[in-house]
Amino acid sequence: MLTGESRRGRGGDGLERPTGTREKILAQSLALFNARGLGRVTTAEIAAASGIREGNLQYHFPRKSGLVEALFSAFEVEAETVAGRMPADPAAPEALLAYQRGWFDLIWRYRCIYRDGIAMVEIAPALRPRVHALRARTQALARGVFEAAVRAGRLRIAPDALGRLIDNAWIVSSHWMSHRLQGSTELTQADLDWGFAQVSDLFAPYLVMDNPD
Amino acid sequence: MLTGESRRGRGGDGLERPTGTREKILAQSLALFNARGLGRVTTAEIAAASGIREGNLQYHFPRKSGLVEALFSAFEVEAETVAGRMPADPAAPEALLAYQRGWFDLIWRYRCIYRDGIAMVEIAPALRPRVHALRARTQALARGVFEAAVRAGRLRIAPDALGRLIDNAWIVSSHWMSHRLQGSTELTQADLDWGFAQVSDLFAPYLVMDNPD
DNA sequence: GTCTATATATAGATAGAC
DNA sequence: GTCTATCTATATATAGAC
Repeated sequence: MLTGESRRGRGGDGLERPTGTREKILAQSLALFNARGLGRVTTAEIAAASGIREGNLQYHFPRKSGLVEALFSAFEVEAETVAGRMPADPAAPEALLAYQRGWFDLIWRYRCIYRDGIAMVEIAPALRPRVHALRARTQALARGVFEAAVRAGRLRIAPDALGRLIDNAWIVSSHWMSHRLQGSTELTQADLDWGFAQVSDLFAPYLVMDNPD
Repeated sequence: MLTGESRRGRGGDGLERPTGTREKILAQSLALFNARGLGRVTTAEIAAASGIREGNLQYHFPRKSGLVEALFSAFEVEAETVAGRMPADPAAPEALLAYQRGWFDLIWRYRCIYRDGIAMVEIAPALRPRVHALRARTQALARGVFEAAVRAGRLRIAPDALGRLIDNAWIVSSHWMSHRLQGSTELTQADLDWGFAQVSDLFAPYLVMDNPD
């Protein structure tokens, strides 16, 4: 249980289907943060969107950083699930694309974490080591998936080059939003598709198109 | 001449060898912004570092955004020079590496622009269209350099794939800092080398190693 | 658990004396 | 051109009544 937050009897991350005030706050926060960025949403707005007063928001989340930490905790759980989802058939042409799609869906739902560069760790510095650790764990899981694709003959790449490719895919996956937001003020489905195509393109030179069987 | 700033008789961007108060302010601001990020440096600190009082800083730059805009203007001029520097021999193995090095040196000197994602355009919204336009101009210039490398037989890539490759190189070049800053609080030379290697790796699959002659 | 009302902190902008 | 002093805005945190 996180420090500085009220404890509740029931579990769940409370982001889908809000069942109480705390859950409602988290759901509304995520929506506002996704739309405008972590640094451009005030606690007053979150309270208003949640249908409560600021004092009550303070009761549930004494600090804005605690709110961000709670959202990150929910993301953390989902990220590890998505990263560890090994394709049934790593040789299938659509396997890696489906894996990437899983990541993009998750990132899109929690895009507030990614849209403003390092804003999250500046608002909630306690998250810095957790961000680092989560990246290490999920990248290791992703590497396992790509190595399976190499063994299945679907991907042709040397082990050290694979490490750099994964790092580049990580950077583009995580920062295409910032890149697009420098020119406009909001993200659309078209931006999402653009980002997906950019990441796909990173893998293109290493994909083996002909089935090796 | 930018609005909202004092006018001076002499020219120059005033970033190297400060010759007056305005130049000193700009040089100190760039150093502080590079070290800690645009959003984590106050006007009070800038005034102190420049050896003047806050009121005097207000005289030269009535708004913090004006300060950021002035720094961006200096960057803008240099960026266009660096992007347009066509290698003497586009077929030479070191030509593209030298071109990339030119960009990295520039980005490193103005790293405050890149280290915090979209922080700059949030502090100075007037820069949004200029960032967009500068990117379009410099990417077009870069494309010209890469197309010369293709014609020289140094790079083997289809025209549409080249566009996506340049976009990916742009994202990695611009955001490897944010990526590294999520785990630590400051950037080192080792980070710079890491970023350079990551971008180089993007081009590796398309490089023709054997001289076609 | 929720509210009202108030306090604190910080940054940035302003007015005017010198 | 530089200073002192003040002001406003915003955001976040606290105390205590209900």
